[in-house]
Amino acid sequence: MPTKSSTQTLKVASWNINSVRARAEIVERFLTEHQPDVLCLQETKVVNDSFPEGLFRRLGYNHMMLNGQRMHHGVAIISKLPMRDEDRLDWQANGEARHIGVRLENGLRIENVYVPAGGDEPDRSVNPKFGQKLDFIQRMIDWSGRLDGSTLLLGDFNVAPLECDVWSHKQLLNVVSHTPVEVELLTALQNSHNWVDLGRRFVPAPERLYTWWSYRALDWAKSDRGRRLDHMWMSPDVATAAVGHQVIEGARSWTRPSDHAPLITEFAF
DNA sequence: ATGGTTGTAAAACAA
Repeated sequence: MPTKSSTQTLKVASWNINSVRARAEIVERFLTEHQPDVLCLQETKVVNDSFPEGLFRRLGYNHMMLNGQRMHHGVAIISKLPMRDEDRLDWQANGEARHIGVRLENGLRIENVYVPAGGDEPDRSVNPKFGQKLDFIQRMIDWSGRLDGSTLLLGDFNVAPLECDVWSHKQLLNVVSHTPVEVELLTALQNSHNWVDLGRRFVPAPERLYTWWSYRALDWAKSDRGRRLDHMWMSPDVATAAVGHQVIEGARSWTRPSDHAPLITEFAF
């Protein structure tokens, strides 16, 4: 992708923030402490007209691409670097704001996705939401197979694929996010473009690696019933540019937290 | 095994 001889570094973050307006304090803390160049958000829960742009501009993030809607869902990409608006795909064909794709000036595409959670019952005949989730991922597979160019695909995929991506493989086998049919589809998505799972490149299985802990636990850290629902995948042509990766687990303990922790990958091109 | 919490937005619904 980039052809310069000098090394160019880039720090990209992804965070399901569960309402960007409810998280003003902690998103500021995150940006101040970690200084990513690009922040991809999921579940912004705000229409574009009400997006808190001033908060981000004040912190030096002057470029924003928004795909929001009323009440639920919503994604955004916030950046210190200029970017071009590439696409906003609707893999459910129902108008839900779950994707935004941009291209940076160095040519890297960033595709930010919020896969549907899928409801409670892992059976599409009684729970249409589960079927919509499977169909959404299948349409991503069709899209991903045709993609070209250096691409970072990231976001809340709402699937924890590996046994070590959940606190108990056995107890979650029939829980939406870790069922075999979802895992099989997510694996097919990964294979469709030979995506490199950056999380597991830096924290290899079977090491513990979670990005989400339920609000319902009395003490999320003590019970540690986590799942790795959030992912960063790099196209194979530039995967070696990734030089570091972290899940900022501490953010789960900040005041009024999201139930997801932010992920950061650093690149050197 | 069930229930536990949060955000949106004004009663449930989605997660």
